[in-house]
Amino acid sequence: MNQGTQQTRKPVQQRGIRTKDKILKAAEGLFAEKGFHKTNTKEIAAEAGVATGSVYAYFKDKKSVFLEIYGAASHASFLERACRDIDFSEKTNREAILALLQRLAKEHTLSPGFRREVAAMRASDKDVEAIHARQHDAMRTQLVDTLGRREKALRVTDLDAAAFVILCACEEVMHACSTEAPGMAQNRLLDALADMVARYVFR
Amino acid sequence: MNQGTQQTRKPVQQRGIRTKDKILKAAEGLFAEKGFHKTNTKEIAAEAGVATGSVYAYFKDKKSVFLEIYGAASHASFLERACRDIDFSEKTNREAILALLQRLAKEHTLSPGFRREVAAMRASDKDVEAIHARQHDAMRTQLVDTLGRREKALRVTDLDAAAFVILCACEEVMHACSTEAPGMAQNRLLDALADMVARYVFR
Amino acid sequence: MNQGTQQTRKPVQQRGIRTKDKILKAAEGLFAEKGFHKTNTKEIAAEAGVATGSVYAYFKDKKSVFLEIYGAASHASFLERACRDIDFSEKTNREAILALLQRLAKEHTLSPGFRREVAAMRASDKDVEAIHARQHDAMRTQLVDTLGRREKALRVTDLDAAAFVILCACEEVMHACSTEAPGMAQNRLLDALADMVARYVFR
Amino acid sequence: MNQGTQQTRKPVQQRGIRTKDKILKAAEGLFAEKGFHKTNTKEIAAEAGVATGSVYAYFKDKKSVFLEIYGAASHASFLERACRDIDFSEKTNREAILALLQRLAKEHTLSPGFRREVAAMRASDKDVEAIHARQHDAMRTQLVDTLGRREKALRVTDLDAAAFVILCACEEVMHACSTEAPGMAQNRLLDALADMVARYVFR
DNA sequence: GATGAATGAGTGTTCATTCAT
DNA sequence: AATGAATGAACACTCATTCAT
Repeated sequence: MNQGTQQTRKPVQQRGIRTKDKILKAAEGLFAEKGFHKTNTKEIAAEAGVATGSVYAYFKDKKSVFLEIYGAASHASFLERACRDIDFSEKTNREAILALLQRLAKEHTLSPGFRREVAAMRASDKDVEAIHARQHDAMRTQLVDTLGRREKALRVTDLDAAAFVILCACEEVMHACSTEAPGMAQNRLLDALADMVARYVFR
Repeated sequence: MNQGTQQTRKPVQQRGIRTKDKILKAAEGLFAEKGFHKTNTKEIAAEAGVATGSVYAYFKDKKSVFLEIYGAASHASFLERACRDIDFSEKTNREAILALLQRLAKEHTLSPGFRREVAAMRASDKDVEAIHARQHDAMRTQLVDTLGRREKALRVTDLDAAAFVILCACEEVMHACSTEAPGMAQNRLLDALADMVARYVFR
Repeated sequence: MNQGTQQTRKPVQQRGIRTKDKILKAAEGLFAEKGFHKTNTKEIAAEAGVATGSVYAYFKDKKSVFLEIYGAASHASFLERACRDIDFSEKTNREAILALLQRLAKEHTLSPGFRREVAAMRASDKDVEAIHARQHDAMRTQLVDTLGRREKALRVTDLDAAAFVILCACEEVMHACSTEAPGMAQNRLLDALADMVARYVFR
Repeated sequence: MNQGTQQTRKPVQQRGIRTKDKILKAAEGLFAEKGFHKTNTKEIAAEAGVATGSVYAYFKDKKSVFLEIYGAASHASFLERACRDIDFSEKTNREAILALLQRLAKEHTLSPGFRREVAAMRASDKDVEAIHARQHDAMRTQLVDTLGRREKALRVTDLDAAAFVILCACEEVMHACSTEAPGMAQNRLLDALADMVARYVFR
């Protein structure tokens, strides 16, 4: 409301930067573990080892902490790097896809708990939705680009829709892999997913 | 400590049944629209046109309302009916899949907003997770069964993993279809999804 | 408030009388066991085997139920009878006192739990206080009267104050006897009490 | 479930100590005047001149406020001091007793209203009962000890029972003295009480 | 910069009481 | 007369946010 007098602090000193970082780390852990709504600011502060008030020195409110954590995790650039590293030439397409999926599964930056919370908050919060949409678009673009380079091997025609659908499938399966213990080993699921994607996309 | 008579009321009279129903309907709408945490019991009562206390006459607490809505929507039996109605003989496999998906998309009982809320609450609430797990398992079993009947046409070997992965993909795409307006028509996504599934499963 | 239209029902029929009685009995038990504030009208009705509304057919409100139970237990007349039955001539004074005390202890109409609740409500409720005062006065008068008849044997001069103090002591000890299990047998306490009173009052 | 950081605050700073104290004072007054159940937390906070939340910063819940007030008033040590100061040598036994009683009546720390509330809550609340029992025992022990020192002058044999009965009588009479306006002057009652106790205990 | 005590609006829940049937 | 569903004011308690130190 009143933004005239009370601005969020932008840390310049080393100490400030570290404080802000501690808060982010603590919050991410707690959000992931207990969810956004069941985590209160006092806990975040305590976990970070700072005073309650310090949270509000660096963040406008509790949601801003969430937003900053989520926004900072750039999935797109992560996917981009992963795609660039994949060498389609040395393997079959299916093997390349599997390698990519395995890497994604391993290096997922956001904890599964946190991602679930994102899924929920998207529904009721425009800001969260905006960040998600931006990241999702970037990832799709990246995927379209990567697939497009192997044009001759492709079987799909509507590349945009294909990328979208693949992304959906991957997200959800990754999610399931890490969260649930469905009595089904992660590698079985990744194998299946790789099969599905490979058969869908490539000749 | 002492529960006394304070049991949840089980409506037998017509009036009671209608009241409970009004509460469920109102709550589902509000949960879907604003999320569980941003909906308070007063709003639910107001929307249902009853008094605050009436909510607690029929439900132990706010979460119980949520649980009852979610638990009542039997996805598995819905999927079962849809699967039974599908006639593989008259169409290509791909066409049959598409028809199934379209039906699922159209007749989804739970609103997308509500389902998103479920996704979130699973993370922090054991009861929600339990219902979800039960429903997910039932659906997978149903899918494994349906696919298994066309054994000779199948390409996949690990049917359980396949069913799991397919379910994940479908859930997420359906979700995306109804929630986001990604500038991508629903039919494009369903087409893509049908392609992906058909090519994955069948020869 | 509105006494014009909605009067408390005065039962004339047998059925009505029995209903009212069941409510009184149920309420007395619950008040004694759990206290006035921790007992709700639904419980009273349930325990009495009647509908919630019936309580309000016979009593203005919850407090009225309490008041009626308390008011009905006429301690004074009970004490009167006990005093009349005591035969000072056949025993020593001390033995007569003890016999009286034992009878009071045995035939106490109000349960200890209920009496404790009375003690509390007197503080904040004028009506309860009024009933108590009336009963206490009546008992004191009765005691003064009884003692006065043995004038020649008396040692005390201020009979009114003596009766008051004796009554206090008896009430509290009776109370303690029945409630606490102080590792001290009731007969030890009654013996002590009889000694105290006898030595105080009589030569 | 998860307590998190939500511990009761232990005030170390001057400000905190004063705040907690203001709450205790306010609560004691209100509990005494209106009773525990008719006093709500908002009133306590208002009377103390603090915010509702501050009550919960220093106390787990409303009952804890009550318990702390009650527990803090150490009757036993008060009685101990009073007993120690009494000089039996310079007065008759009866005069010493009277002096003791007068002092007790004058310096009673807990207001009569509060004590009455204790009486009620003992019945339904284990914690209140526990504190009361502890204090009562301590007082009885103290009394037994004090009386025991004048062994040769004693008439009673069962000292424990005697102490119990005397304590009961004193409590109730003190109570009556301060609460009721029974048209009977306090000194008349104290005189009577002193007579009763002195004649009972001493030769 | 940092602290943590203080705030107070907001929430879930209870329950005495009413009233349509 | 009796029922029990419905009411809604009231309460205990929480927690995001502010601010004096």
